[in-house]
Amino acid sequence: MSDVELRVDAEVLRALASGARLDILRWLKDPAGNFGPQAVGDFDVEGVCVSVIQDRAGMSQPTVSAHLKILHQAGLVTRRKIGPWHFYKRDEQAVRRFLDTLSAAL
Amino acid sequence: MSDVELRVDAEVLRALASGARLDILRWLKDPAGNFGPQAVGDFDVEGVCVSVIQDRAGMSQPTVSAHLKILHQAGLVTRRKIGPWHFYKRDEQAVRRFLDTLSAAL
DNA sequence: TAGCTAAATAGCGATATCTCTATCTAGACG
DNA sequence: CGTCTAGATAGAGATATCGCTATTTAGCTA
Repeated sequence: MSDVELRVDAEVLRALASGARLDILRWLKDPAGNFGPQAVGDFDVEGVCVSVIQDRAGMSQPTVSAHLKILHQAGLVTRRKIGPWHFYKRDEQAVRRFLDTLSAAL
Repeated sequence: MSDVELRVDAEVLRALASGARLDILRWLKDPAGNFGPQAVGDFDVEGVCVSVIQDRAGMSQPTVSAHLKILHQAGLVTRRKIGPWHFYKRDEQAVRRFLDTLSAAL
């Protein structure tokens, strides 16, 4: 385990050190089961748009947007812009990779 | 994965969301390889005492003590008091348990 | 173009975290 | 008992984080 990888992990760990972001990341694992219906876009194709996540989280739009930005910067979710909507989706491969490197590093 | 377990994990994640604590926890994986000689106590039996960790970390004694407290409260290290020395040791079982529940929860 | 909607950014106050110095507590020992 | 050492605790200053409201940006549509 190199120090470089560890530093990457440290950023991801900081991203996960928040109940709100932990919740969002878990909800994104099963969008259909965790979010209300989405007028535009398919949960499993495009992802979940911000306002839908906001409704579930019960936080202001800017706060949700900030959490999503942190999750995105940590590489845990992908972002896809379609028209005026921004769809966020778990990056399952990245999550798995993080868990694997953490298991090796810790 | 219950919410209770997730909350426990959240505390551990906060404990790990610090480069200094991540370093200390890694160093404790191989005390002989990462720390200078210890006058009193066996690394693999009693653990590593605070002043030895302090020398490696290059931080003040109270700061190191605070980090160790957080790691201990998160359940990642055990503490053993012998005379005037406090020995800290990785709780390998707890670390593994955390990684397993995180893998299941995330 | 004007107006509407979705989401990001700016900026702010409250709280938490990180590190330090100073002090306190506890044990060892003359 | 006084003194030394090991480490915890208290308290302060600097920075980071969290949540908010207000505003800006970008896309859509009449």
